[in-house]
Amino acid sequence: MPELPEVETIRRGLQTRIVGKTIADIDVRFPKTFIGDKLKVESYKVKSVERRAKVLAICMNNSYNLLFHLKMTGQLIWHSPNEISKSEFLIPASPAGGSKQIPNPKTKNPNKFSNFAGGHPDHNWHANLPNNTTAVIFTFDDNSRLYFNDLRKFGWCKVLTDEQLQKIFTEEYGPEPLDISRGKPSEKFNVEYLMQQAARFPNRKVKQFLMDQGIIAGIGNIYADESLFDAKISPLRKAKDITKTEWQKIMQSVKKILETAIKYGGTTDSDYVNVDGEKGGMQNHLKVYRKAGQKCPRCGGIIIRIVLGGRGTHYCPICQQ
DNA sequence: CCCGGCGCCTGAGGGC
DNA sequence: TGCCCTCAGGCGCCGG
Repeated sequence: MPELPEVETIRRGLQTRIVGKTIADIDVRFPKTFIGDKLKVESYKVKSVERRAKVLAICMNNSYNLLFHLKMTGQLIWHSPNEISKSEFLIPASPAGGSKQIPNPKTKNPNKFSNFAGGHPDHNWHANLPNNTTAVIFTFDDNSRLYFNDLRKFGWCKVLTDEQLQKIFTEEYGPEPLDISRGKPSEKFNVEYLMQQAARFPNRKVKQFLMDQGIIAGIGNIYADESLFDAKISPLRKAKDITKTEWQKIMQSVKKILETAIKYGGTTDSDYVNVDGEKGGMQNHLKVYRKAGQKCPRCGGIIIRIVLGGRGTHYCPICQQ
């Protein structure tokens, strides 16, 4: 599930690949996924790629933007014209006139066409695309393509004006926890801010507090659990019971965990890949997320899993107080 | 204000 | 081998 580090990794990948290119065509395969008028952006040039919280914006040179939310299983994978010719060689185009048939090599031809042309399951650079999860295909003027895949179909892409985008960026999300990207400056993410927000929601549990996008931008289930483990704070603590010293520690832990995750290219739990279709590496450095029953790497206690706000929550009941 | 539950989706995994 | 059930989870929404 792409959180701040995963979306930031994708942003950096797209930045170097699509800025300056013109969107020649948008092929919408899941109508519910694409909201708005594609004609507002077709034939216009990409000016920049920005991130705010967990959303990613492709900004065009005509004051329109494409805003993406990847939700659980969204992917944005870029293919060079060279990769596309390979892909079209592997998957013949649909028969003339029949454009709705989507090739599904996994089920129809499990052995003949591997999803991993290189034969290495960890590196699907040459994954056959589009596949049956491909929601939208963007084709650029140099014939490179951007595939928006989404297995669970929770994600979306919206066409927005600059004004609409700025309104969302400023009103829906709290401060960015890291001083990176073109996100909102992070000066606001400090102890005074956290304590002021804690006073607004005194009885909320600290994990729910950290995951509220209106309070802090970009933290999801994985990094909330990992940050609280690093800070030695129980996810069940109420906001009003957390001391200034503890908020300081939480703030530092959030920054440290998110920076580490970006360094490793994000966490691949199930579907996350970068724009080249490569998995992240942070899953090998997680301490508590999805590790119920295992020993706490800090105190040797046993990590437990509870449900908090409907979400799986993992922590060490011994050293997280 | 806080919490639980549902809906949106589909593949994985367990039980039989 | 296969069918059925449950579950995961970001997030909006609704009701208690």
